[in-house]
Amino acid sequence: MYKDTVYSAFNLLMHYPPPSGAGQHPQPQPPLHNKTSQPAHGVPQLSPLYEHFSSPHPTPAPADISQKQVHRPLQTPDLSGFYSLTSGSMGQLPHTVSWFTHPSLMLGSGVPGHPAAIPHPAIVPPSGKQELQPYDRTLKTQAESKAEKEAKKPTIKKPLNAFMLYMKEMRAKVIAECTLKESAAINQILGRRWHALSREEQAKYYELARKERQLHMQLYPGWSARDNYGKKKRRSREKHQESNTDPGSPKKCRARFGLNQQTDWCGPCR
DNA sequence: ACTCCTTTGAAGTTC
DNA sequence: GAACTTCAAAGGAGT
Repeated sequence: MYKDTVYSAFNLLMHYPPPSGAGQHPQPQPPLHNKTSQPAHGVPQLSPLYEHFSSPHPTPAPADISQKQVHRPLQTPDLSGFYSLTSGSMGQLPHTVSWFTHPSLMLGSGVPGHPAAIPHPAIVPPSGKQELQPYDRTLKTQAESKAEKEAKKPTIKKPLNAFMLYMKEMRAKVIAECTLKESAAINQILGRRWHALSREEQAKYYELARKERQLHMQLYPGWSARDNYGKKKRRSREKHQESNTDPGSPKKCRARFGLNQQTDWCGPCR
């Protein structure tokens, strides 16, 4: 249940400060093109990455959040330690903002009786809205109720990867520079800029993404990407077959022509 | 209202 | 284990 998930995450944070890497999933290998620059992975330290990472136009918090910020769990002694500032590599990022504004890191809501009922944007009801339906006390079979519960079960989203974090930060800048609004076009530009970044610059985002995954695991210990797998409607087979004759995206094109995914730009996609 | 587009990376599934 | 698929974000465009 939504509240249960959030509540357990809250309790976890309140009473069980994150262990240093115990029970973690194996650390993913950094991408080939970035291997040399990847920071050494020592003892995972849950630094407050989001204090260090932000967009100049951070995703606005839901309306009710701003009014409740004063009660946010960050101010509890335990959590302040958990999220306290450290001088990680992310400190070099150009902008800073509270982790509170980072959508996938805001703590969950629904803690009974807790004034800081802050919705966790990583937890999204199927409708996409944060509101919870009032409990239906009408006559329903257990099976129906169970099915309904399952259908209304909020989705815990995947943690963002390095490129997604980069996009989130740079999107506004690209929009301003290029006066574009279409995300598809913006993402193409961002993809090229991503490749143009130095390894050191990219390493910042890989490190940030690694920490995000760690924190996500702490918040949602039982969560797996499998939970959301196949929930979105699959694209039609025809589309995929079409892409066999059309180079499509640079990534697909590079794969098709056996080019290096990290460095090569194929002709049709240049 | 829903899906597609477009990107990369992580993680899942399939063979 | 390689290859393929899905989903994370974003918002305009199309159905």
